[in-house]
Amino acid sequence: MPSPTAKPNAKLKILDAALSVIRAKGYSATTVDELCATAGVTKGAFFHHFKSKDELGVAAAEHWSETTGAKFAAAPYHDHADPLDRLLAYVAFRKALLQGGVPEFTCLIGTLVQETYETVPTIREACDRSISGHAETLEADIEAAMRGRGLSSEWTAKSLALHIQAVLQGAFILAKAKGGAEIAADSIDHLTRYLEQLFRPAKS
Amino acid sequence: MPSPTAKPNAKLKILDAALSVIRAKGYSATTVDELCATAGVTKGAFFHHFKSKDELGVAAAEHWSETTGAKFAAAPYHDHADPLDRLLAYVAFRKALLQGGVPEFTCLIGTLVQETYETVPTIREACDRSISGHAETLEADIEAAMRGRGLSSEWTAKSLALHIQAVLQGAFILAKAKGGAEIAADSIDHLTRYLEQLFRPAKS
DNA sequence: TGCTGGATACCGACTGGTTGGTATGGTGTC
DNA sequence: GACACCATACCAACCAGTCGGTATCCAGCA
Repeated sequence: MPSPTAKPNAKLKILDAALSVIRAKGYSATTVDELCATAGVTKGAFFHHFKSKDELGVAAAEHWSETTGAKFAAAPYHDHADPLDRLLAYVAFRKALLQGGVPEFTCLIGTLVQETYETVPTIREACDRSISGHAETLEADIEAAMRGRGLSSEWTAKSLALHIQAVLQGAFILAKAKGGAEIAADSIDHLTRYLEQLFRPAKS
Repeated sequence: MPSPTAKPNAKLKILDAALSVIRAKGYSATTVDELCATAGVTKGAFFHHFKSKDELGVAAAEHWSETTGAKFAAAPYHDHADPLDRLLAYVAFRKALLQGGVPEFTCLIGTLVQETYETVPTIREACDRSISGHAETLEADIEAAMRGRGLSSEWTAKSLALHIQAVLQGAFILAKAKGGAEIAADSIDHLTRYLEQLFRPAKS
């Protein structure tokens, strides 16, 4: 809001460093010094832009929401005409994102909230906004798919959108435990199977 | 192995304290001093029983596996005659466990592995053993249910057992983000629906 | 029965390095 | 010359881990 006049280069570099370092080492184990070293700035710059480490945590969650939000908004899965096809293409897109090392494809928000949900309320709230906001981008398509197939159900579009996020977060945890993306991909396949069965119930 | 003669009281108290403190604050944010204070022992006792904090992390993961393993082994969901009923009762049991505060029903292993998967290999491996070992207790029932219904499928019993764990772990993350168990329960309901559709495909 | 010696369990003051955060000063720009 | 931006030096608190010491038990032995 305070006008993006000059190029706040250091701030952006710190935020970008936070995304990668926190995902690899966790929030508590990430030190301000290391963040500064990775970003190539000094501590003075850090505390000029962020009042505290916790405030950086909130800003990092918001920065994550913005960058990934833009990434998903520009993704090709929106091109399908049918809402169910869009939803399935979204999940396939998430699966296709499982590339590179584990710290590169896992989610900052899941890592962040695990460590801070009890101790830093502001970060917990930022993580909630991030997950819920992202899930909401799926709700319209889910509702349209439900209407299109005349599904009146015990579950809501919102709960399904959040369930999809839960499966993804859980898949990341398994990938971290096993040190590879394979089981995460398997889990996403199960999710896809669930969605297809939900919306295309009878065999033929 | 060194014979359980005396009562190693302090060690057990430290491990029990670790289960609750780490789940609430995370691994890195948990200090040895706080662990000792919670357990009511001194630092000397801590480092008498554990060479380092990381070694305690491994021991805590193993202690978690043992205590929860015993809990699940004694749970009533095994009583059903049909393997699919057992599997569904297991999931229902997991849902019923969502009682009390978030730190009380969430999983130590998920918290631990998130923070240490890149930095402490021994803890990551202990978490892998814990999750995989628990998932294996479901495989026999899944396989029996597959055979009983003549399902030859693209997925394996092992991948489904791990997918169930993924959903649970993801549900815990959502619960942490939202500060309550409700969405976790919703997600488990979606999982139940998936299992029923998988094993009882045609409507009628 | 009493003595000895070693092993295990535990205590708590201490240490050296690290941490988040501050104080202060410099530099470019309007 | 005010202000945003950044650099450097510094600090008090805190951290994991150490170390010398004590308490208790038990085996062996006279």
